[in-house]
Amino acid sequence: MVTIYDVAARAGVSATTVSRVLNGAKVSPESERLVRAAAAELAFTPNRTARRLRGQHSAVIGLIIPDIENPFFTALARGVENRARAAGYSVVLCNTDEDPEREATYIDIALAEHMAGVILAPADDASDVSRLVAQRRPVVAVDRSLAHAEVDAVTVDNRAGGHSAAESLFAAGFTRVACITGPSSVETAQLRMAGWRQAAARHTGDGHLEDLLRYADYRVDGGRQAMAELLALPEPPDAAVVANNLMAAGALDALHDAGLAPPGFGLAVFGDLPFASFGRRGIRVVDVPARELGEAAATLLLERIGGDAGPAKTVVLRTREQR
Amino acid sequence: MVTIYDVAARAGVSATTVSRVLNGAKVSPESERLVRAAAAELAFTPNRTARRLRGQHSAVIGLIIPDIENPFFTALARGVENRARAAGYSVVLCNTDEDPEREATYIDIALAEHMAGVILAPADDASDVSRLVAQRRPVVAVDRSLAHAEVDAVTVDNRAGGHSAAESLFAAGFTRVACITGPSSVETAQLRMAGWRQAAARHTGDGHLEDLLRYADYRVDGGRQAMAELLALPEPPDAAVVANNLMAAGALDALHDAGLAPPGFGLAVFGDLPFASFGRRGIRVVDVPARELGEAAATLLLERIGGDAGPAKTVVLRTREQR
DNA sequence: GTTCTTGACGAAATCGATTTCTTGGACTTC
DNA sequence: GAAGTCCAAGAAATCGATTTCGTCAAGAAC
Repeated sequence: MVTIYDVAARAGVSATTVSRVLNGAKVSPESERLVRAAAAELAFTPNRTARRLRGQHSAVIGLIIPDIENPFFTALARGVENRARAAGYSVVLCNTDEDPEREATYIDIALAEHMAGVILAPADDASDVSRLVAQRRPVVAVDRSLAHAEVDAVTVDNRAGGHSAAESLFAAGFTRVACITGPSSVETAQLRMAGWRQAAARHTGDGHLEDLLRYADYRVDGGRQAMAELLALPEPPDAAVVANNLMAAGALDALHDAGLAPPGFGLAVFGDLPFASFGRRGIRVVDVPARELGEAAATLLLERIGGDAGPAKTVVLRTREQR
Repeated sequence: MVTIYDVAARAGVSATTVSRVLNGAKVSPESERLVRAAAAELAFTPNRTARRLRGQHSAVIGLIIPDIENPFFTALARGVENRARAAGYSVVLCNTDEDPEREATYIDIALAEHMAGVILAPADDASDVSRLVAQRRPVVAVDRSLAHAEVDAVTVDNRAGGHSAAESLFAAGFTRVACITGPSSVETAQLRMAGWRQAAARHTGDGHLEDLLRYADYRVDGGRQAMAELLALPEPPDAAVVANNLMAAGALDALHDAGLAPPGFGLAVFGDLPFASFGRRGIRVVDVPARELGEAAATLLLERIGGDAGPAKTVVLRTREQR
């Protein structure tokens, strides 16, 4: 490993001078030339570990997400990365598999690694960011907000999205519009469902609303099973609002098994599948702007890293309905 | 920030003793009790930066991939992560967008960050890992091997996969089997195509083979366009081998636009789309075991990190044809 | 009773870069 | 020409953990 001292020796100057050249401080042209030549010959790269230890800051931001195989989160990661890279930061991606314990581990790592800040897509409402907050380490929650903590958040207007999804199905002539939402402990699931409930209550009355509501787990199998149950009802639905992309993939399977498919059976989904576009298959898509969520979260975090100490903000992005 | 010295002071011992407790060296039970109590009270987390600077090793492995939004690579990442986590390592994911310059930047970062090793899915044949090799930093290439460097690699038997994909289409009665493969500078693209060519030559003769071959870019749009071109031929194909999942999504679009679809039009694809399974849509899937690739690469890398200095190995995994 | 072993534990060096703090010399200024 | 001002650049402290080396005391061996 070639160090700053090797470069200094080769250039015939002190390590201090080398450091100055590297960091753009004032140095005589001659010294600068010598140092640059020596550094190039030795292919010197400053040791980031040492630099970080000394400087106490890191130019790395941690991004903690529940499921790296969900296209929604990869698009979000892409957004974070774009913005962070432009500001000279690297992004470290941490995948928790929706496991609160792994989430806690990664938060500890972020602290111990002296990362400049953390963007967290919380596994559930109980996510504990208190240690980060206590250390004044900037944190931004994305997609879901954190009930218990005073931290910045970026979310979408889930309730409005759920409402307009249901309304557009009713407008298209469907009469029994069901809802498959996520775990009741998850904020987005509650809000999307609430939007649906409001529209459904208006069109069909409160009567049998509960029959048409299913809580699942935001995963493919959960969606498949929930749709199968709905189809097995004495009075099955003719359409459904599904609260995320993975459950929609499962629901489509279940529909297929029953000989049904959109657009004959109405389906409106939160979030698309990029390479197998729901939109192309006669499904209404509530566009959750994942990349923009990531970009907004990164922007907010970078402001905090830059020293912004104002009160916690929440940024709400709009959903758009495609088709 | 609470340091080891704070803990030492609180426990009434030296920093040395605290370090020993943390790392499981021999200490009297009484000291150990005091230290643990103090550490708990102060919520002490050892500073990884300092630890790494001293220890020269990092318990972080870098995973550099060309496209984080491609499910193939996220599945691969999952495999790497599983294996690495089990061995106590964290994984840092770096996304290059197929840009050799970004790849080079991330390789520099891996060096400067003292990562324990790097797993690289090379953007193209020219990927330059010489600096890693020169520093004796362990590297494993995954998915594609590196022509110019003596490094470990994990790949699949692309040629055999391409061959069996084409054969199974001929066996199903298709007679004009085309091929849409990736960039000619990419090894996997060449091999998959070569497998197809061998089978196609046997069944239809060498005559018009080139008409039925298209090089695209491994992306959705490339697949769409290539398929559109094939369908516009005077004698269009009745089936095709497509060399990756994204191009297959595009090819499906083009087929759809022409009023065609599997299984009427024969399609065999390298790699599935997890949430919109090709398998369910009458498409033959050559299963590229992405997760297993990741696991194998991580295993190899961990062996190298552990000190294995043997000659470079290449592990070849088998593809399986589904359905 | 003296020497040797053993074990616990602290002082200090170390990792590599950055950041004071100094120093020494060139250049002004009166 | 003496005093003051500047500026480049080196010496040394610093970040926080680990590790080497040395010390001290208790117990063992003869």
